[in-house]
Amino acid sequence: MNKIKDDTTESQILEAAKSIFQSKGMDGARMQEIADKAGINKAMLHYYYRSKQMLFEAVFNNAFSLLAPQLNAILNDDSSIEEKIKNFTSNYISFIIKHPYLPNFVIQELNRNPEFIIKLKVSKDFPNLDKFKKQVEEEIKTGVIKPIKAEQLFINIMALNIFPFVAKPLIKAFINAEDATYNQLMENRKTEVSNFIINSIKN
Amino acid sequence: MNKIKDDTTESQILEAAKSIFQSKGMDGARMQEIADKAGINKAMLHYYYRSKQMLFEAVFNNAFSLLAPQLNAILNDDSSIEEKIKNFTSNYISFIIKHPYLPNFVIQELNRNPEFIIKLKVSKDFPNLDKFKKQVEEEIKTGVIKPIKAEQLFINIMALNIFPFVAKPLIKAFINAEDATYNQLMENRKTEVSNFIINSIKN
DNA sequence: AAATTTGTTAACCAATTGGTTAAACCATAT
DNA sequence: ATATGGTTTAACCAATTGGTTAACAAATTT
Repeated sequence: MNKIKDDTTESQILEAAKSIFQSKGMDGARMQEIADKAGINKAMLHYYYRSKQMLFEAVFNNAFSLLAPQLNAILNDDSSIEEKIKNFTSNYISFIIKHPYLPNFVIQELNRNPEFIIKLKVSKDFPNLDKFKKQVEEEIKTGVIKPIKAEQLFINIMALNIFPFVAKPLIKAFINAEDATYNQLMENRKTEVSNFIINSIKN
Repeated sequence: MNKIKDDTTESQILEAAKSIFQSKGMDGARMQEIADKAGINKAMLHYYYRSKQMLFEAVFNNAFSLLAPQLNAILNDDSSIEEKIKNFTSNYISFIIKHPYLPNFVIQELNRNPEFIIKLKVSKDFPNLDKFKKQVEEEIKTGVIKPIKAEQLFINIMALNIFPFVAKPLIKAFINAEDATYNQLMENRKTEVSNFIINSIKN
C-alpha cells in the first residue's frame, strides 16, 4: 500500500509537467515553469524527455491511461446494465473529484490534435463498445430496458458524468454557486445521475 | 434578410480572429496568423484592437453572446417543461452544428480564465435559473413531472446536448465512427435526447 | 584509484512573438 | 491643389521561448 512516488529526477519532472500541462495546456505551458516546479535545471527536461512535445506526450498518455480503465469498467464487466450504470456513475464521479483537471485536459488536447487518438486506438486497453452493444440489445430483447441505441446510451452516460466537471466554471456561474455548493451538487450526482438514466431506460 | 458581413477592415479582423482563436485558443493563436487570414498587415490588429488580449476578449464576448440566448430560451420562455426540453434540444443541436467550435472554445477559455465569468455575470442577458426553478417546482407539485432539483435537471439538459460536441474526437474514436456517421448520430439526438430526458422525469 | 559513464548546471543561441514607429497612402473638406 | 484626418505598410525592437553546449560533479566500472 506504500504509494510514495519515487523521487527520481525523471519522475519529479513528470509530476511537475503533469501539473503544468494539465492546467495550462500544451501551448500555455512553459518549459521553464515546469523546471521551476520540479526544482531542477531546465536542461534536465531535455536530458530526460528530449523535447517539449515528447514530454507532453508522456503526460498525455499517462493521463489517458488513467481514464481508459474507468470507461472499460462499464463496457467490459459482466453485471447488468443497471448495475453497471450505478457503479460507473458513483465510481467515476469519485475518480474525477480526485483528478479534476483530467477530463478537460484530455478532451482539449484531443480537439487540438485529433491524430493523437490514432496512436491510442491500437492499444489493447482502448475502450471498445462491442460487448456493451450486445448486452444492450439483449436486455432490450428480454424487455429489461426500453429500446435505445447502445451508442446513444453510452454517449448519454459519458455526457451526464463528465460534462459537469468539464464545464465547471460555466455551471458554477449559472447555478450561482460557490465551490462548496458546487461540490455538494457533484456529490449528489453520484446517485442522482444513475437514477436519472435508469428511470429513463428501464421498463 | 441581407446577411452580408460588412467587409470593413475591423470586421475582417474580427472574423479572422474568431476563426483562429476558436480553433487554437488564446495561447495557441498567433497575431501574424490572424493578420494573414484577414489578408492585412499585422499592425492593423493593434491599430483596431490595441492588444492580443483585447482582440481575444472581443472574440470571446462575441461567442458568449451567441451562446447565452440559446440557454435563455429554455430558462425564460413560457411553455411547459416538456415543450421547452423538446424545443431546446432540437434548436440547440442545430445551432451547434452551425458553430461547432463554439462550446469548446467558451468552456476551454473559461477554465483557463475563471474570472472572465464575473464580467459576464453582470450582463442583463446572463442566463438566470430563477424562473426555471419555480416552474420545475410547480410541475412537480402538480404531478406533471417526478421530483428532481431544477439545478440537476438543468445540468443534465446541458450535458446531454453540449457534451457530444465538446468531446467529438473522443466519441468518434469510441463509437468507431467517421464524420458521416458521427453527424448522423448527432442529427438523431435532436429527438433522442429530449425523449431520453422526458422519459426520465415525466410521471 | 583511474577511467568511464551518467547526471547536473550555467551560460548561451537562434527563432519566434507581441507590439511599436515613422513614413506613406488615400479620401474628404477647405 | 492642398491641407487634414484616418488608414495602411514595412521595418524594427525587446522580450520570451525551446533547445544546445561545454564544463563540472557524482556514480559506477574496470
